[in-house]
Amino acid sequence: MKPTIRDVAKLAGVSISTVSRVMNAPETVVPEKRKRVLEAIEQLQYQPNAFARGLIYKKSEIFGVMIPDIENPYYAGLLRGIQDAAVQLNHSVIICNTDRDRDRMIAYARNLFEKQADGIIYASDVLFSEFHDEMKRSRLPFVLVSTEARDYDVPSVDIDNEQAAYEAVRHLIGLGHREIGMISFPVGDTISGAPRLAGYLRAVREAGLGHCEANVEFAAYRFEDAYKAAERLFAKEPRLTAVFAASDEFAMGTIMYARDRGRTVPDDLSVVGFDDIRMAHMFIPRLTTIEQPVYQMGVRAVQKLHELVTNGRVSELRERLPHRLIVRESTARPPG
Amino acid sequence: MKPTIRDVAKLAGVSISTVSRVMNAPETVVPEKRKRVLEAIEQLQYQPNAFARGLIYKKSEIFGVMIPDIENPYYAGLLRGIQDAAVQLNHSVIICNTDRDRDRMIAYARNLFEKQADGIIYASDVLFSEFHDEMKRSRLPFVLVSTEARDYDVPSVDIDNEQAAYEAVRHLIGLGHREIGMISFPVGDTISGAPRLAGYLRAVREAGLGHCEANVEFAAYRFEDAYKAAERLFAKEPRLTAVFAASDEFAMGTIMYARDRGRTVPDDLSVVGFDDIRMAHMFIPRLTTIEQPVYQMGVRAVQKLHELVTNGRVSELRERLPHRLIVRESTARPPG
DNA sequence: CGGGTTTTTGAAAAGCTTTTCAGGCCCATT
DNA sequence: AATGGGCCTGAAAAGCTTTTCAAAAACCCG
Repeated sequence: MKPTIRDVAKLAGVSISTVSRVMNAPETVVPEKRKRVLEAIEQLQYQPNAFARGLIYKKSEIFGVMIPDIENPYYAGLLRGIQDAAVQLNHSVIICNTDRDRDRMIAYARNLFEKQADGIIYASDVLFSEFHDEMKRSRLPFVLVSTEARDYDVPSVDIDNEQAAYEAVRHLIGLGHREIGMISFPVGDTISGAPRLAGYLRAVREAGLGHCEANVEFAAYRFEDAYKAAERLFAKEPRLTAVFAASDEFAMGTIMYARDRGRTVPDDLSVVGFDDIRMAHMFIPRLTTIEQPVYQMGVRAVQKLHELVTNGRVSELRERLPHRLIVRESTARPPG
Repeated sequence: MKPTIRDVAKLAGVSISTVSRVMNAPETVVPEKRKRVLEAIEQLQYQPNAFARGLIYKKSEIFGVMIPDIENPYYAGLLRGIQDAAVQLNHSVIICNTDRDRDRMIAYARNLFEKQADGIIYASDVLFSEFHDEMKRSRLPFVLVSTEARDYDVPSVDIDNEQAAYEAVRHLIGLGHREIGMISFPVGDTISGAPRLAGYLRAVREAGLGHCEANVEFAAYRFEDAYKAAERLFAKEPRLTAVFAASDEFAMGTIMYARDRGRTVPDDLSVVGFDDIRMAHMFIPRLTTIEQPVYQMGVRAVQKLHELVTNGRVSELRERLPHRLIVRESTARPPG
């Protein structure tokens, strides 16, 4: 069916070795034969079989990407960077949507291993240790992106979440807010949850707003959870004038709750998000948020993985890219 | 490094044929040997090499997915369905973000062909004929999702875009609107652009609102384009009380423009979107829109592709899944 | 217990490419 | 003119698995 190197050789009247050489080291074959071979290749639309090459090179030029939820715009942005960078390196990316499920994750890892993926990018925010153990067993290279592993020496690309959260809350304090709360990720499971919460705590403490330390509610990862968390937060402390949300989606949930209660943002309540997902500037009001260089993080993650795969080591273990506070419409001075 | 079938055979004290049989037809080997082999496999953590199998079976268990833009939540949703269904079938999906670029698309197709992908899901909305020609040449099976090809006999999964658009506009008319406009996809390039526009035109014509036929502006695919298109639309016809947007993102752009001009939705202006992306119910106001069973469409697309790959044919060439109008907060009776 | 089946097993081939190795040819040098 | 060296080419091996085929083993029955 598909033409093989044998067919090309026959058509060009040379041996298969010569055809192979034309493809991999053209200068070693005399121009006249080279031309004949090239013509045969063109005519038959020949492409070498990836299985056969893989068997020899032991490389698939495939990277796997573990993502908790593609529908989450943050990860979609990351994925775009990853994909573009992979194309640059002539690699393909296999996408694995984990839904933060342990078994799916392990199954994906095994499958990627079997499919001879060259490496894995782990963009998930949870369950790292299980994954780590599985990876150690299969000895498949991998890097972390958008998280870093405290207790393991694993290459990672991330931002300084603690500092970024701190700056977000400073922004609120700078506007004059004194009654601040936070909607946080669940801190036990999540890796980036803890530093963002820590940044919030540091900021309020430092500003002498120790009473705000208790104004924290936890939400799982989605809009609806944030909506409910906001409900709990305001039930606990109705006088809040500002909320720091651990993600833009949380910010949206919070704002939606506020408006369903007849409070408008930013007049009655200021909300700052985190991530600067694409929707952040499409939302009404446009979200004040922390911008992550998410595309660039994806790019760096593949480059790092590539480095790890080819050299067996990586020059900079933990890489932190710059973040930035973007002030838009969802924050203002407190009412009154 | 990685254990091979040879290592397993040696450890279990049998031939490699026996090991192979244990994996593929266990009942043909006596229990005692089978047990020894299984133990050896477990001990060595043996997994058969996908390259070697591929060489024999000529199947990679990989599907490629062509998507214009992963960051577009509509495609992200589709991708989720695709990915889940692929996992069910024990397949992996390689993701190809085309950015609607002709050259990238062709390059992806070639690359997938070379990597021995078993088939391709084309979820893009443009440039179909170029892609089609390339596919014919490589004879790689493929299906369309979220578009259908008028002039070719290609398996596809879609909704009835014309009818859905018609219903969306009917909803507006039913609320009493008489001055309606539309933000449409560019009709020349896009496949689903034309039927949505046609549905709009049919609805307004049928309702005796022929003067609305001219109230159409075209936008490329993003929020910002829609924003500008809305600007042009209102410049042309300031009395509009309702807009039908060809996508939810367009609806958001339109609403954003309106609110930047001090008009509130739905009090001054009704807007209906299309797709029901996840953000549609997170937006303020929550969007009235046409729901597409996007997850299910993704699932059906892989199933269809799988059918095509295994049987060489498909039972139902063009499949149409049901859509549904969801009325939320962005539409109301016209002012006054 | 022997002959004939049936079951189980191992050797070898096939699938496609790259790479190593050796042979053939030509040129240059002595 | 003969020899050495370099360039170019083809044959064959290697990479890992499945499958075919034939041989060996086990079983059954008379």
